[in-house]
Amino acid sequence: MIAIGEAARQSGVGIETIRYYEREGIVPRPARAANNRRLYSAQDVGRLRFLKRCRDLGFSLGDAKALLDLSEGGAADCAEVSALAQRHMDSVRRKIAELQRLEAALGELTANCAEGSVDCPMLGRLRMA
Amino acid sequence: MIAIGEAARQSGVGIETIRYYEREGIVPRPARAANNRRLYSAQDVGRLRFLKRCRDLGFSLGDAKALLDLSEGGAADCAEVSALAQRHMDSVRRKIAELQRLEAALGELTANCAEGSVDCPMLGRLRMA
DNA sequence: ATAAAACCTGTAGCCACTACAGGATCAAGC
DNA sequence: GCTTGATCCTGTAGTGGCTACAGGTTTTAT
Repeated sequence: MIAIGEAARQSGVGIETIRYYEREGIVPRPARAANNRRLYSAQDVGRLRFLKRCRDLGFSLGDAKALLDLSEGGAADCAEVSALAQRHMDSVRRKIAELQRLEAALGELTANCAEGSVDCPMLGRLRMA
Repeated sequence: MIAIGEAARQSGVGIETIRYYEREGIVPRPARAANNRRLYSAQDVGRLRFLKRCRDLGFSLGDAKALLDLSEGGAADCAEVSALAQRHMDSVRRKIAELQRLEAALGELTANCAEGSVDCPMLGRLRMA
């Protein structure tokens, strides 16, 4: 059993974030030492690492918790997992498309905006009626 | 001079958002009618539309305000504008790259996760030590 | 003995809105 | 004149997912 700082180091999840996950019920309350300090088992650290990986993959905290629950709940229902992953993949693709649209629009807007023209063409176009 | 609802319609900025911009000092306080209702001029609406366009291009509200100030401040300093736009473009490109990395990682993770396997391979990999 | 590090609880701040609650006023139809 | 519904007002709280204190206790190292 290790203290919260060591659990943070081993899982990659920040100390304050671990306490936040506990408050929010994302992870179960850990054991406590006689001095009231939190004590984490290897399983606790595993959960935190799992959550970190989900967050790094861009899953919402809610989805991350759902995946963790699926992972812990005996029958790892692959269909449910891949449906969740598929929805997330779709949203990632939509975001990419949206950002590429933005990139193109920004490129167009700044195209003539290189030299020290007195009336900036980008501002002009943003002002257009 | 028009009421806030009409200003919202003409600019595309929501009513609550307009009041929020006013509270935050993004736009100047508009005129008021005798009954204390806000009254917007064509210039006010133009400002809101300008801000809407900046936000739609993904600029932060702070950057949008900076662009608006540059636009209003006589000498439209093109260099400053394009520096701001360039920084934003860079951040958009970084976000695209990051999301494409995510997309690839998600694809790999769910590759073997199609059939009703008892032990979901995606969860397995998320659990890996 | 003392200093620094680590821990505790609880609260507030970040961004850019959005959604109320609870009230005042206005416009249109009868 | 009266009712109904739309619009407006102020002020506050909630969203996601942390992050950063403040102000305290305890542990660890010198």
